[in-house]
This record gives sequence, C-alpha cells and structure tokens, in this order.
Amino acid sequence: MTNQSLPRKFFNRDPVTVARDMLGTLLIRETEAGVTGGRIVETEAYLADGDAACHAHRGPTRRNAAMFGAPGHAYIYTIHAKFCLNAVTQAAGTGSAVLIRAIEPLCGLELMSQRRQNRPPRDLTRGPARLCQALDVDLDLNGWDLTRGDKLWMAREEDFPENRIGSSARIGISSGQDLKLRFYVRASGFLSGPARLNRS
DNA sequence: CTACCGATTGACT
DNA sequence: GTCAATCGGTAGA
Repeated sequence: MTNQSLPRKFFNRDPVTVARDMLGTLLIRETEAGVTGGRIVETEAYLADGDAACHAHRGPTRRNAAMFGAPGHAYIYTIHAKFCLNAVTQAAGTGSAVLIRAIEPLCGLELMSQRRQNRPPRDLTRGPARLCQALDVDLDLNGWDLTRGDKLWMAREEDFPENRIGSSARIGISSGQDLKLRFYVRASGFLSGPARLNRS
C-alpha cells in the first residue's frame, strides 16, 4: 500500500466528525500471510459524555483501558466470543471512539475468504466481528497505534460528498437509541444491519 | 466464587 | 422474520 496512514490529528477530534470522515478511507491489515483490507463504509460514534451505550460510560476498567489512551490507537473488545475494532478519538483520557462496522473488501480477497471459512464475498466484512475475522484482528492488537502505518492502519482514499452519507440509530445497543450516531455510505452494498436502517 | 449479559453472528421458519 | 450459541468482562455475594 502506497498511501500514508492517517495522522494523529485526524483522530484527535470529536467522534462524530471522525466517524463521518472515516467513511471512504482504507483500512489495511498486513500479516505474514499477506495484505488484506478495504474501504470503510459504515461506522458508529461512541461519546465520552451522556452516552450510556459507550463502554467508557462507567469509567476506566481493564477491558476499556485502551479507550482512555491516545487518539489514533485501536480499542478492541470481545463480545459474544467475537472481536470488534474501534479507533480511539479525542485527547487521551477522554474515553470516546469510533466503531468500524463494515468495509468494502478490496485487497487480499482470497486470504479473507479463507479466514471466513469461504463464506460468500458479500459477507466477508459486513459487520464488526466479521471484518475482524477477515482481517485477522484480535486482542493482540488492542492498543495498537494506527498511525504507525504498520500491521494495522488507515489511509486516505476518497471523500464522499455529504449526500452520499446516511445516518441512523446505532445497531445492537439497548440505550442511546435516540441518538443518530451510525454513519454509512449510501447504497454501498457492503453494509451491515437491517435494510430499513440503510435508507435514510 | 457465581450469575448475568452483551457495540454479534449464523442457522433456521 | 425468529432464535440460540458463545465466553470473557463485570458486578455482587
């Protein structure tokens, strides 16, 4: 990959802005097995204040420690025996992040398919735990510096015009459903979630 | 120590 | 559309 990784200052902003700007950027994962990755098409913002759905809501614990680290680092957690990947936002100690929910697979399709037990191409990276499995992302990368441009990083590819970005309530949470903090690229074809949430 | 439960997924009707 | 498997984190006794 020739693109430079997104700089620290990209992540050192409020999570809503970062979540929107992250749409269209590349997520790249390099292992000994090869390079895999794709274009980010769906994200969710988790706020430091007044957001009961945010893992940082009840203060620091061992699980969410990475969320209170410097911006631009990975926060990876386990849920239902699976992994999900976030990018930490705002100043260290704030406790906000952006969850990467879906990417459009572009690179290393064969390897990703292998890691996903040869499931249909459309289902390779649709969903936060699916993309982690396709990219071989697990707890070993929790706290990883995404601005290093090594192992796991993000790079600028294209900006999407405002009218191609949709928003909805976040998926899978029980509190904070009134907040429209999920963002996605309209008509992407690689989105997770029920279809009704991908229309506005 | 036990009990509960989730920022999910995949199989099934 | 429905539903159960899954297992580490967290809270509470």
